[in-house]
Order: sequence, then C-alpha cells, then structure tokens
Amino acid sequence: MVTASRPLRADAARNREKLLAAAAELFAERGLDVPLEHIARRAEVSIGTLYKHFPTREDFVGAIFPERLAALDVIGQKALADPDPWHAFANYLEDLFALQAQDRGLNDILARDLPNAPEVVSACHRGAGHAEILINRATEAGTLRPDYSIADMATLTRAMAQVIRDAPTEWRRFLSIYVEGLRT
Amino acid sequence: MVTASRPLRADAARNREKLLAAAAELFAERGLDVPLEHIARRAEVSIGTLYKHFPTREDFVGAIFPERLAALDVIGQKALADPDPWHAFANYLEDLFALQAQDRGLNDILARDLPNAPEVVSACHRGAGHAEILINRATEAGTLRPDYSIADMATLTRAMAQVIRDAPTEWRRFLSIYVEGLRT
DNA sequence: AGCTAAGTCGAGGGTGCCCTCGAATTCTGT
DNA sequence: ACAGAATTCGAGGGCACCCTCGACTTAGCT
Repeated sequence: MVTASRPLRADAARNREKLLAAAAELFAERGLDVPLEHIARRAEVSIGTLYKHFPTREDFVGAIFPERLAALDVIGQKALADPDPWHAFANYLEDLFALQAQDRGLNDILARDLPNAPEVVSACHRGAGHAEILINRATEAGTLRPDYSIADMATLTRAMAQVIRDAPTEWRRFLSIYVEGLRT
Repeated sequence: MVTASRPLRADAARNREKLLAAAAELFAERGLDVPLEHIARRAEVSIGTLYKHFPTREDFVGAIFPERLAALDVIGQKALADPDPWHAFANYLEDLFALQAQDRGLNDILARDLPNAPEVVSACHRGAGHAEILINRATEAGTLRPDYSIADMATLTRAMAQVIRDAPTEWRRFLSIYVEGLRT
C-alpha cells in the first residue's frame, strides 16, 4: 500500500525538514526520550504541526536513524576487509562504541530492546550479521575464546551504553579490559 | 541536634512500620523510582500520612538501606579473611553483584551518582575501602593487572547494574569474561 | 468520660508530558 | 484575484506523579 501521495505543499515540506533537523539534534544530544514538545519548539513549529508530520515518536526514529545506521555498515565492511581476524574483531568493537559515544540517540537505540521502526530493525540485523562473521573468523583463527557469541555482544552493547552514558571518557579503558578477557 | 523526640503514638508507629515494609518491598521489586503513591497504597495508608512520616524519598532510602548495606560489610570481611589475594578479589566481585542482582533498589543505589542519604554514603565508602585493600593485595601478589583502580570498579559497577537490569541471567558470564581480562 | 495533642485523610493545586480537534491561515491552480 | 484544499496553530483534556493543607479522627492522659 505505497500510496503515491502528491508532493507536499512548499510550507509543509519546509516544516517537515525543520522538524527532522530539530529531532536529529535533540536525539543526538539528549537521547530518544526528549519531549516531543521540545522538538517542536526547536523547530519553531507548533505541537499540532509536529503531530501532523510525525504522529508517533517511532516515525521520527524511522526517518532519522536509517541514515545514521549506515555508519554501522561502513565499519562492518571495514572490519570484513581486514585480513587479521583478531584485529578485525577488536577494531570493530572500538568503532562500534565510538559511534555510540558520539550520538546519544544511537546509543539508546542499540541498548534498547525496542527499536521498532522496521528500517532500524533491519539495519541492526545487518550489523549482527557482520558481527557474527567477525566472531566466527576470530574463533576459527583461535584468537577469540571459542564460546563467544552474538548474545554476548548484545550484553556488551548494553553494558557499554551505560558506561558511555555516565562516564563518557572511560569507555575505551573499560572495553580494553573486557576485550583482554576474550583473547585465548 | 539529636532531638530526643517523645515516642510515637501507637497508631503512628504501626503506620510507620507498614510504610517501611511497603517501601522495602517495592524498592527491591521495582527500583528506587517507584511512585510514592504506590508505596502508600501498598501500606494501606493515605498519601498524606506517608509524607508525614517520610517527607522525601531520601528519607525512605536512609531508613531502609543502611541495614541492607550491612551485607556489603559482610562480603568485605569475608574477602579480607581469604588468604589468596586473587581469589579474594574475584569472589568479592561475584558476591557484590549477586547482592545487586537480588535487589533492584540496591542495584540502583550502587549504580547511581546520587545516593545522598548520609548513612548510605558512608556505607559505600566503607565498601570502597574494602575494595581498595583487595585491589592492592591482588596487584602486589602480581595476579591483578597493576593499573587497576577503584575508579575502574566504579565503572564496572555501573555497567553491571545495567546488565543485571536487562539480562538478569547473564551477568555472571559477563563478569567472568571481564575478570579474565584483569588477570595478569 | 472528656480533653487535647498527635495523627490521618484525601481533595486539590502544580508540573510535565501526551495527544486531539476545530478555527484560522496560507498555499496553489485556475 | 479567488476558491478550495492543505496546512498550521495552540488551547485544552487526559494522565501520572508530586506535594500541601485544613478538616476530621483517635490515642492516651487525667
């Protein structure tokens, strides 16, 4: 049911963009839970207009994050191109959390059990796909402990989300200790 | 200014106990942020009465947690009595997080930057004292990486709080990986 | 039994956020 | 320039939580 709706009126298109920009900023600064009213205010648009364009918070997430999640693919590709399995895996983790540390919204999304927007879900699945390959390579090379799994990475991601939130300077150290524990 | 206030009236004392019991349960079940109104309801007491006895949420925390934090001292003593420095340290961590996993309120307190009730603060300091000794012993014995510090343990505690919250069965595995990374 | 200080109650005011809807405005094709 | 459709606006209703205060009740003393 892809209704080929006619193009938006000029003012509407402008407002939509202002809303997206405001939401993108606020999500990155304050996380996914910013009050929608704040978004409307920063966009200099009324709350009613906001709801016209984005009836739910998920609609914002779905409109904003696919683009950002593309960064996930980039670091995934980079890691897959690395010939050293261990190095690829460890660097992937670094890159992943560096990404999370830059964007509170992304941090929330990856930590949360409920990123329901379909675009977001599929991006996460792709990410998990990359991760799985990297894990397998590293275990086969004998450098990563053999029982390590995606589930462990999910746990790690949530833990890191917390560390990033309340001690943004210390996540690298924390991660390096953890990773040390993964080497065989 | 320890005002030796005259004893509470019988009904007041009873209500106070009911409130404490209700708060203790709800903190443990749901964490420190339960609505005060829920506590009043479970205690079968009006909201006004609740405020009479405990004007702020901190008053509840201060009344309930000192007792629970005594468990911290217990595991601290146990660890200090252990002759094997590494074993003492590693077991202390296990015991500490087992405690957190049993009680969402405690989990919140240890993870949060704001446990302001003085009794709670001092209990945390005592805990940190034990931890420091255990760390020193283990580093001197050469089994713990030499740069490990209390600050790292604080970070770990917050990370574990998160893991415990959203994957209560996996914290042991997560911890064991991390601890593996600490051994020299 | 009667008095009074102590305690209890819960309606209600305040805040912050969510979301809706009808009146007012503005774009755009003719 | 105008009509009509599309869009905007923001007041306002709802909800959940916070906290206060004055009217009512009761324990406990004499």
